[in-house]
Amino acid sequence: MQEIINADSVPDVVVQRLPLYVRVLSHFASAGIEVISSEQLGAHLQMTPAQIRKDLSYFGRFGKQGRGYDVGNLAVRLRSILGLDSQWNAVLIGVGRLGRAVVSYPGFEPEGFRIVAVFDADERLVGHEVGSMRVQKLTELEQTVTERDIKIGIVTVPAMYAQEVINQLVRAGVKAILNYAPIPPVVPPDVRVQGVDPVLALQSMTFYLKN
Amino acid sequence: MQEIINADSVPDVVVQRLPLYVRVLSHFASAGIEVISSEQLGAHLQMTPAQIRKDLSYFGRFGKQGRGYDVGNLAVRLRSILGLDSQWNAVLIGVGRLGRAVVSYPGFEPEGFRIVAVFDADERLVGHEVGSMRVQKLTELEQTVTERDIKIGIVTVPAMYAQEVINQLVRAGVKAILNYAPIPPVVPPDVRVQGVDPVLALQSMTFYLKN
DNA sequence: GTTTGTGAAGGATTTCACAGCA
DNA sequence: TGCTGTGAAATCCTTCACAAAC
Repeated sequence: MQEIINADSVPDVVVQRLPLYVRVLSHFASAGIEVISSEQLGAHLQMTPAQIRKDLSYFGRFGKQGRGYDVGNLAVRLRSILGLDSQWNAVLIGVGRLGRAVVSYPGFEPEGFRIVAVFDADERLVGHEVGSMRVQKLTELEQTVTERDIKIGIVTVPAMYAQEVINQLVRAGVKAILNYAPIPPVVPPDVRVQGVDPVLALQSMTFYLKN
Repeated sequence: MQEIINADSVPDVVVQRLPLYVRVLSHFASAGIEVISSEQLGAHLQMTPAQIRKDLSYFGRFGKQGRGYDVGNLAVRLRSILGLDSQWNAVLIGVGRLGRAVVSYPGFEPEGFRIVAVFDADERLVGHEVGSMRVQKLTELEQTVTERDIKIGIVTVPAMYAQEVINQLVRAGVKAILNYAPIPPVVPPDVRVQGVDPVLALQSMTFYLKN
């Protein structure tokens, strides 16, 4: 089942919330709950029922009046909309401490994300094994990305090399980048970036802590 | 220098962007640049100059017409506004694989965040050393948080225990939580939570990848 | 009776555009 | 002249409220 939705007609914020819905639905499904209302979903996610219904309405009509949503069905539909019903291969660049932690993070595989190649600029690391993969030279990046039709790059290099590595990923043809480096990356408009940045997260909370 | 700003009068989105400004300013400062315009800042951050000026205007008037902003001064002022001019101690709960990676992440200390105590519910881990700290029992959480006046908790336990651990942190008096567990946490309104969730980040990007 | 889906209203955020200052 | 600071306008996002469906 291939959903046909014009990405431009859906607000970005809405797309960002969909994975959350999928997650909560999976949670309810595994608890044996078959039907759920926007009210109940909202309680779990600390958001208003209206927002959930409006968000879903961008993609179709999934509920039944007077009843709610079929948990299993809605989860499947949303997964399909997000493209989570197929596997996504990714390359990772930077196999230092952080990179190795990311490679061995067990949360990706069950969700359909697999790191299939790892790279490092450091000659001394090339050829070593990381997570049962051979560390490759950066010069091989473009070929690997093209041959294996890889759309996702994960950046775990030190800040000072991050922008250059991101440029290389973009040149190689990657369209989505998960950036662990503490820099605000610059990319062309057809490439998506999401940052993973615990320090930024802490730094915005201290504003409210300081009294 | 203690900034007096009413947190409620500043939009959340604006507060979330301030750390980004601080980071870019530090970058320019260490490159020896002393004055910068909102135009240049915007180019680096891929945002409009107007937005940067408007954001800053919530906190004061930092620039000089015809010239721009003094890089060093603005950085200091923003750090003070965010409360980044003092050190923040934090507790971490969950010293499994992920927890240990977070404890040894070298990005916190230079920014003034220090993990000063670690906890785990698993009896077998209690007493062991992690990052030169003794792993403590969860029953000691409240006392440690109170005695050391800790406001920040970091959650690195498996999803199924995360909400309960968050409840314990809230009861202990923590006011900001950095949550690495893949669950949408429920907290009272006076407690802030920020999630670190690479899987969610990937899952929203695939929407735009799938064609 | 209950809950969805959705126009319309309301609120929040971003961008515009320009007066005012260096 | 060049760039900030900021009201006003425009845009975007959330919430309301209710007809329609079960």
